[in-house]
Amino acid sequence: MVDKMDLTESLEDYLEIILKLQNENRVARSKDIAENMGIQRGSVTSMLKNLSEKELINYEPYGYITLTDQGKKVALEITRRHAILKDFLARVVQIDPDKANMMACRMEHNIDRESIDKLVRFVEFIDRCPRTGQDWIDSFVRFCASDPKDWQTCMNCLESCEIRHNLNKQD
Amino acid sequence: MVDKMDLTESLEDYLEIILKLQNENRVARSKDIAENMGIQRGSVTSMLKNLSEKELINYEPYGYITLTDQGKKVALEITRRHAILKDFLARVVQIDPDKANMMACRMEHNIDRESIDKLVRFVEFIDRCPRTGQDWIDSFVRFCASDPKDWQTCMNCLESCEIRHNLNKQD
DNA sequence: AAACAAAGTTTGATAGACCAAACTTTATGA
DNA sequence: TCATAAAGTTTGGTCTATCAAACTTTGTTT
Repeated sequence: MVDKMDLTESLEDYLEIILKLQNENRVARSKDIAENMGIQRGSVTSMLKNLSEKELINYEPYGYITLTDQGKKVALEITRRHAILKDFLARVVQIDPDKANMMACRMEHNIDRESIDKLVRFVEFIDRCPRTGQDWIDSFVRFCASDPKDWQTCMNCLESCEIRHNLNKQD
Repeated sequence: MVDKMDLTESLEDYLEIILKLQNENRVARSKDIAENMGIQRGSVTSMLKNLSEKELINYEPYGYITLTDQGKKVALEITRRHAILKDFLARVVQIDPDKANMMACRMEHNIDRESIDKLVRFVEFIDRCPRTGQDWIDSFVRFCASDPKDWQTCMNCLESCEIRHNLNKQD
């Protein structure tokens, strides 16, 4: 009921998935939740009761499931964190998209407001600062692609960057 | 016994702390483990038996505790991941050191080899690429410090960066 | 060496999250 | 409309990680 409820990771996952299903199909159904989480149907029911007691979902036995306003608020917050983390891990750090997604799944429950805000600013800074931006990320991709034993590609990039850098110092 | 044992987060935490205590005092003791994890002494005993069965620690009732070779290998790996993650979160992303530490504690269990390697390369790239490096991180710190309503500091930085950037294009 | 404290262990219990299997309700279709 | 399938629920059980409290072993002090 209060804003600062402390939900378990699992309960937050349920809310996230219910939001997704609700957006896709207007309502969520027990079976789809089970499928999305890769668990048995029976396990879902007790969690639904739990979420219902916390007034995070509207739930009647054998009925459809929707988020309450409060539940939607929490679900949106988790979903936002997930998207930010995944974008950062996959697009910036260049971690494999599926792995980035899995990591985001875990991290989204363990990052506080202040830290996620810092991360948002970090990504924003990389994207907007003229010293970095997409072409800098592209350089990083090349840096990663280069065989560790063959540093030539990387060295070429570093050199051309250094030339630029020195030019800047001279002006 | 096998290399690719799948340990729970909790068991990995125990190994990490035992390594730390072992480095400090040559051996680990039940009481210190309990204190470090903020749990009761009684809870530690059963976990020690568990780790002992998996041949990750040397353990006899009422005796001192040390890591086996295999246990040490795992503990070192977790500790390495922790250090990498913490450095990245605190020094690069500028997340509050205590929070960075807490986040690293959770993430260290959910990041695979390939992804941590990517992260290492990312940090290495930021540190070594002439376009980024410490002064770029310093710019980010100023970017963070500036009052969101007052974008002047940030704009100043962006402008001077853009001037450099344009100079580079001209050459 | 006896007494006491500290460290370690055991026991029984709890909470969260899950499963398998039996069962009930709702929906479908012939 | 009635049988059957699909969806949802209930029940009883498991596993991990924890606690509190009683208990045992080890260590320390006098």
